[in-house]
Amino acid sequence: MLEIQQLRTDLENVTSNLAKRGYIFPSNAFNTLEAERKTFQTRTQELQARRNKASKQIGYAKSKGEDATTILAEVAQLGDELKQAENKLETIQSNLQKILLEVPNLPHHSVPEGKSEEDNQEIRRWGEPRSFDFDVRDHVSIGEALGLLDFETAAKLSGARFSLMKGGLARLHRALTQFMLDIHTEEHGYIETYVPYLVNQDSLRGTGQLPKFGADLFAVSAGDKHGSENDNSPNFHLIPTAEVPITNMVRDEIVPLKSLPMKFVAHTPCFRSEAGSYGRDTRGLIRQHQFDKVELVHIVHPEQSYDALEQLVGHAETILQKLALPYRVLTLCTGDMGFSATKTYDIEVWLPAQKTYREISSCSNCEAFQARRMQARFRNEKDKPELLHTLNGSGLAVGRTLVAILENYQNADGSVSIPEILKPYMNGLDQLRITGGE
RNA sequence: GGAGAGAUGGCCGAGUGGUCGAAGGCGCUCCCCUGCUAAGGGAGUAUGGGGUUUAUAGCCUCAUCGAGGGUUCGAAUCCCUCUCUCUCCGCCA
Repeated sequence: MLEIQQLRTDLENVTSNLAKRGYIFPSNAFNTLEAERKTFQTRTQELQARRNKASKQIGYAKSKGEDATTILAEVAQLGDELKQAENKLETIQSNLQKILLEVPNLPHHSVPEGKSEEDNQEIRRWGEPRSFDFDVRDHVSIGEALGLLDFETAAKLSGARFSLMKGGLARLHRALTQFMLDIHTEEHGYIETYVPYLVNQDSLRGTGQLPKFGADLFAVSAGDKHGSENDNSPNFHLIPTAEVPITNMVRDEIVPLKSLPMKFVAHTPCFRSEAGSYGRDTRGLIRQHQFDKVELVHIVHPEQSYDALEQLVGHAETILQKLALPYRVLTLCTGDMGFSATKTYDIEVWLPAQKTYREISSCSNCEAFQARRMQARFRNEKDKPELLHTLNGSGLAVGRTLVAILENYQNADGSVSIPEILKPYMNGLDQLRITGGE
């Protein structure tokens, strides 16, 4: 959420900055509502002040045993007028709020302007893509040939965009999450957390998924409620990312200055309905309704947030370096950034079968955008509450990392080597082989 | 799932219709006293809005005692709904 003050005083600038990311701010509607808001707020408050004063007089008179009928009659007439003004004001405020909640964050000045992913800016590459002396296969054929990856059964169990892993592959998946958690907690100073996978609407509003992106989520309600006639709105949503529960830990909190920066990591499954992406990545593990991710969240002093963003990307990169997977880092352009971000770095890992880099991590600074929605604050140097800055990034998407390993570590005989650093997590296993496929 | 108790400022806690945005204590800040420490004395100490203003100052004002609604001229206090916490029983990994 943007600061409403900023919209009042600097509307033109805000509008043009939002336009850079392809968002047309409804200035006319906003201005009209603002003007109305001002009149009705003033009127309401005047009436309230009169009522409060009169009521106090009544109380005073009664305590002295005096007669208060004159004042009573006077104040009784205020009632209707006040109620009307209050109702009108409430409607206006909620309409304003509706507009505000749907406005994306303003891009940072260092973000390149652009319309789509074509305009993202590559800022560095790491690692040499390996050259193969045989025909590379994609992770689906590799996994299926090994007998360890089974989309058919997954479809029977749940439908499209679900996966089933077995044996060494399932273990490799688990090994990856353990490995990532270990690095982030032991080398990067994150606090490991275990968080709810079902969250309430306040949390989703806090991080920006609601009200605008409800269609991308899975809603869950308890027991029989589903079929019953009173169609209550759902109690819970499945988390689309651990960013939601972790960041919302500080919702409605005022944390002490000395507790900053806060750095949390969590491994969770993520659930996304992937509405609106029907044609894309239908094959394989790339785009699933359920996938695992190790998520990093920073909650920091506003002056530190851009430093924190660089650290955050670095932490995600470390994982790929330790796995010896080639990647590149991009600054997303204004048109390709997510709703809550002022600046985002994407990390893309090399996938030899597609001969291209594919997104494996996204690291964003949200500045105070989420904090304002959440009322997440700290006590600043002057002991006054001030909004925090929040950042989040994948460190990394586990399924996509698994894809990258299968493809980059594949061998001519169909086996897949285990990256050196993961061997301790694999009980010494050094290859996934066809015979080893249980 | 059943029965009961509760939710008040940074914390503890008083307050059951009227000068209550809220006693008292603790904590914290500043000042005084003090050789140091301890003790003592004094003052201050919630948040979010709106209006006015060049203004982060000041002034005026509104809202907030778990959340939302209601009764009333007036609600922390009465009524309804919800959420959460605790205790006991049941069930459960």
